[in-house]
Amino acid sequence: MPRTRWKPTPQQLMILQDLYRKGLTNPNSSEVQMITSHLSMYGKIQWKNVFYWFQNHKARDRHKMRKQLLQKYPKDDHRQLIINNKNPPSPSPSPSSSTTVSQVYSHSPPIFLHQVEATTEVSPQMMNYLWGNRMMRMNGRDWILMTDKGSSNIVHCSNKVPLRTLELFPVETTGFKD
Amino acid sequence: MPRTRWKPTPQQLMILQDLYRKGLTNPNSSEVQMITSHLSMYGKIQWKNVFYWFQNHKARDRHKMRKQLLQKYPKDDHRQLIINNKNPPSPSPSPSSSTTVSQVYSHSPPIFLHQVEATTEVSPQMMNYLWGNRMMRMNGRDWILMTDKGSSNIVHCSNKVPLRTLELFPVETTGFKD
DNA sequence: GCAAATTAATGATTTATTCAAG
DNA sequence: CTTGAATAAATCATTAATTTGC
Repeated sequence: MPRTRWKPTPQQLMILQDLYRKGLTNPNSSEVQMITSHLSMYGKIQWKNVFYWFQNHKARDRHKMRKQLLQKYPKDDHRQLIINNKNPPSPSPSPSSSTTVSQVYSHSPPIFLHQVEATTEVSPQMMNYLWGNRMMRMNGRDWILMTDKGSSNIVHCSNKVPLRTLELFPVETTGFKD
Repeated sequence: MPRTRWKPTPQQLMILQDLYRKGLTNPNSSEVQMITSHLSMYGKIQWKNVFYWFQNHKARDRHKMRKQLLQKYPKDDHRQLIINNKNPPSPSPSPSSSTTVSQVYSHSPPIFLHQVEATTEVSPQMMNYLWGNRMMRMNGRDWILMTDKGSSNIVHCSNKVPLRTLELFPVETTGFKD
């Protein structure tokens, strides 16, 4: 029984890459959950898949960049290679753990993620779960996913008042290979 | 808003240490969940707390051991320090990710963890959730926690047939400091 | 062309390092 | 100074590209 591994569908991949390019390189738990939830529309996917994808993508991005730089400035170049800077210059306001996905991705028929309950806690690396394949709950925050057509077939499990609503993803996909 | 961090109660700590000593140094997701569920009887606790505890404990254990050895065999001792061996000699059958908690801890009034549904998938690092504060579900496996008194106030959310039942924890706590 | 063999990509885990609360 | 929390780096493992011999 060789466990099989997740393979992103083209749509999923596109969205992930797009989010990444837009500056979301280090999504926190909630964000990962939101993304997972959305991507599940395009195929089977788990929270961990999204989490790992960002981890790996960032790491390998950085790795590639490092290699490029080392090619450019072969070895004991006196310049210091600072790649691991925690506070990126300015364009992408997405440091470690509190970037919101709102605005990150905003064109075309919107989908909304609606935060239903919140605690003070920010949620760590992991922690969360996808219930059925739409509703999820994690670390004291509940979210419901709604299309602009109204929340058809969306499960909602919270009894608290709404807090904020984030515009999130485009719906249609553009052309791609495979 | 400085986030506050989890502080294991003496009971929780004792159980964790005991599990660790018994050879469970690298619990998988399901195991972490089971442990979390049980420890929640002794105080507020989250999956991540347990997860981190084992991570840190193992790491610092090894670190300490390394330091001890380096003290013993100062520096360029010709002996090789092999600490990071993945396949422990024999006593503790707990390599990376598929140790079951069964048997690991077995004395006194037992509590059982009952696996309710299973998939082929083995569950990774994260992924799981504690619903309410007893029922949890993760990665296609459902578990219910039962005391030997019957499953009082335990939620059960699965509709599949039982698969196996693992004797898990002792109930009473022995003396300890703090 | 086309499988077997080898290599490259990348998903999944584990380990090391760092940060920060108390 | 200890230890919980979080991130980054290293590593393992599987699947896809690709190369190679026929």
